[in-house]
Amino acid sequence: MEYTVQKLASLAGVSSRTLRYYDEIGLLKPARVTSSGYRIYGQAEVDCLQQILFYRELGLGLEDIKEIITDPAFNAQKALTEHRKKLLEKREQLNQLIANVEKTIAHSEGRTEMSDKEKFEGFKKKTIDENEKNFGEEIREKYGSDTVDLSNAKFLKMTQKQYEEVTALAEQVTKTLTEAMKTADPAGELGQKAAGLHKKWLTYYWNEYSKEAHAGLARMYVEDERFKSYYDKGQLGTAEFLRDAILIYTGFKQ
Amino acid sequence: MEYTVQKLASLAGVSSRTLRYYDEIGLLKPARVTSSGYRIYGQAEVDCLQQILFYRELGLGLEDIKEIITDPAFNAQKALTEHRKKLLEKREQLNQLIANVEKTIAHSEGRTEMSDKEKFEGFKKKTIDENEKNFGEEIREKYGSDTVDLSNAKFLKMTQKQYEEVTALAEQVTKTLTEAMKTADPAGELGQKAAGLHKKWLTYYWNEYSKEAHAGLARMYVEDERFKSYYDKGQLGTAEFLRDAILIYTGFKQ
DNA sequence: AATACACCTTTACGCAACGTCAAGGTCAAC
DNA sequence: GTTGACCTTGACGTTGCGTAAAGGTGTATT
Repeated sequence: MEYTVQKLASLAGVSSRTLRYYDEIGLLKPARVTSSGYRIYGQAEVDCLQQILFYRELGLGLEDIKEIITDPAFNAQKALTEHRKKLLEKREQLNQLIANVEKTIAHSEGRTEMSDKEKFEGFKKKTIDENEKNFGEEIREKYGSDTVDLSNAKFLKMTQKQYEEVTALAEQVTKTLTEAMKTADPAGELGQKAAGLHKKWLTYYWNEYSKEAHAGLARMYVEDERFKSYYDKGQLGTAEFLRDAILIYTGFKQ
Repeated sequence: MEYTVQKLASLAGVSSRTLRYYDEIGLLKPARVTSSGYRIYGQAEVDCLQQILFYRELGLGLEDIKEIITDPAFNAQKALTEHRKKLLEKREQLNQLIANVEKTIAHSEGRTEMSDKEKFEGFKKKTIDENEKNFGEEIREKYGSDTVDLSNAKFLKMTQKQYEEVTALAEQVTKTLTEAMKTADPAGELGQKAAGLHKKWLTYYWNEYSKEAHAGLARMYVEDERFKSYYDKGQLGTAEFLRDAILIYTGFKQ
């Protein structure tokens, strides 16, 4: 397949000026140029552009990118794995930021106090590095460096004590839920307490909590027999009740 | 607490030049200036700078930020919620990109084929907007604009047909799992097929798939009675088998 | 009282990664 | 042969600072 500037540009979601600029700085030359001076890109250029955009997304400068992809010892395979790792780190940073925003919202609602120092957490990448320092090494030794990431660390660090906690929590959820069912009001205090406990329980297993995922799970509890039957074991309609409580808790329903 | 440029800069993790620049463009003026011309920042400025950095992290231009925070009708609460939404969208995009990288890795290993168009998925922000255009309005009408987000849309758009698909898929998972159990090898073809189907099934409920979350769920199946009992209903040890297959599938175990 | 030294100031040019005209050539179709 | 959607090469503008340059300030120590 052959592409003109515009064609390739719209395919990749960049401007034609960008492609001309990349040509200008020698980052991405067209496969050939017609007698009238038109730039024509081929398959190899498509793949190369993809690589470039990957690196650009990571915040690398174009000069650095050029060095990387023109390196004769450049290993595309390895670069991609490296890539993926960095993206995961970036997502982790984003999660920190989201947590920070949520904390700030809570703060502005007057629920919690924040020190000046806390207010800037999540902006500094340091936090991730520190985490790595704390957990990374020992696990790396055990399992090899490739399989290590923060989520992993979270699970492997789950001690016997935490296991007991999570079991107790699961019991508490069921108990609160039974009580709440009597009120028949998922928006009520007990219903919301059950939803909150359920969230707490979830965070033992998920490394990123999001309201969306929580709400999605709640719906799954009703939609899917395998979950529904568990919750409805005690009393019919419990799965629906829990779903409604969580949907209200997460703000997807009032 | 009062801060000089340097003090505030190092507190917030920016340069003093940045603070001077923000002063210059009228984005963040110091609380007062000493007789010798030193800039002195107070509590209000600390909070304001935090706001500015939040918006900056989103990629908003300083002019836009200025408009937002100097707007007399500026509602911090609402802005923060808006904020959070954008961050979640950004994370969604990141997830797309990560999926893309993984696909590319698979592609370069010769496992799958990728079209040129697929190669650039996740780079374009447009996709989100288009999604909004397609699904946003009708749902917004039904539920009010605040509760709308993509995950929501995803669920609500689940048609009868999709519901049948997901049910069929669940059945397939169980069936494949039963077959796979006979081989007693979670790393084998059938075991991996079951894990793959399980992933496919999951994506109907989760709006962001990640290997970490998938692996976490797998562990949950074994750790928690309510899930374990469902899977072990047919044959004892099925939950463990599925967990192992998924852990291998997601690369957390070989 | 002088000196050192870490802070602060303004002014000003530099940079990346394009956006945005301007002025003009090309290509396929009608 | 002319219309209109493409392409070309300049060249200057923009954003968000970095980075000197040249000089004033605050305070501790000699």
